[in-house]
Amino acid sequence: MSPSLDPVQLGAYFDLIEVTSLLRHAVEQQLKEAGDISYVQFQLLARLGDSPTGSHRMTDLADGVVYSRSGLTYQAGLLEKAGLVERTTSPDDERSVTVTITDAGRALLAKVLPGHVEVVSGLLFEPLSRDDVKALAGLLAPVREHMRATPPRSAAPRRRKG
Amino acid sequence: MSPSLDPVQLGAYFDLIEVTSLLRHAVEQQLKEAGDISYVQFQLLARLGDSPTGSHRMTDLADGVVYSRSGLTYQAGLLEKAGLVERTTSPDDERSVTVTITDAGRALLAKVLPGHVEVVSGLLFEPLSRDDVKALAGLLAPVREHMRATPPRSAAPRRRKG
DNA sequence: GTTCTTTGCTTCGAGTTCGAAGCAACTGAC
DNA sequence: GTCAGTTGCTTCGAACTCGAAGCAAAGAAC
Repeated sequence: MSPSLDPVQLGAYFDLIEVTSLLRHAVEQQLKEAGDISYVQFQLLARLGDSPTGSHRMTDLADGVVYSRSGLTYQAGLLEKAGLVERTTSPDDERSVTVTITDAGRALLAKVLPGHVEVVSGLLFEPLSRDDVKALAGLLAPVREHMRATPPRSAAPRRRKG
Repeated sequence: MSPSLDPVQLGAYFDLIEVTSLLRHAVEQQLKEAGDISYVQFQLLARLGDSPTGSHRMTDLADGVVYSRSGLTYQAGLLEKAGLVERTTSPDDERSVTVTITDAGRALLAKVLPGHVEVVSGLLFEPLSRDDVKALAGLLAPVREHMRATPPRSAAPRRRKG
């Protein structure tokens, strides 16, 4: 393995970090103005709204948005207090908490979404042709899969029982 | 303007967010283990190390890593306390603070870099061919340029009314 | 020169984030 | 059944982040 990334890799890496940072900042700004919610909260509502049932388990939500469990507990508490979400313990597993989006949550999502789309379109997709976007998606999808499949490095230094 | 992004755009957008989130978490983990520094601190040291003079102004650093000014003051303080960086006021502009990486800073950077490269290679570039990386870089570069050029929406500087 | 405005950085307070520790519910081995 | 281990979520403490407010130096207008 090389001790360094080649210049093309380095450029891609840096641009990736910078592009998402800038995009995230812009989106956060818009979400705050349009609906007074953070990016995390928006992501959570969006995931819930996308679900056929309008609900998810806490853990699945946390994994979905790449977020810590304790952080999710905190944010879910805020969303619940704001009436955008409801938390109920699952009947089949008393430990599990199901989070469900409320009508108010859906309304806020609907209110905020157009501006969100506008920002993403204007910043991320403006300089990209239709084919460019297709190519980008085609490149990122396998990377995403690979990352999802790769276990966290330090999480499994344990041997199987032997 | 469309009320929604088309499916391909949506996929590219989601994958972009998820990929960088996962990558960032992995990198943060590695940096903490290898040198007990955060990602922001690493980015700062890397930028300083890359500079021909080994130094930058505070503002340029903050802009470079897409970070708030106050946050940078805090991190620069930590880095200085750890002896990885020095802060000096510029002679030509008394307001300006120049941050310079120390030998200890360079040493830490050198110590941490190989593992960092390994994580990025293994997670981000593993599923991508050489041409893929070239294509990715070619797609992201113009987006980065566009974002840099596009002024924050609604961040109009306070002007005199009129 | 004086005054108004902008720029560069820091301080402050409020809110957010994480990991570790804690607790209750499920699972498996016996 | 019991007991150990795992899982799902929350609580806690410490650290980080941001924007607003503050201050001093630099620049512009006159």
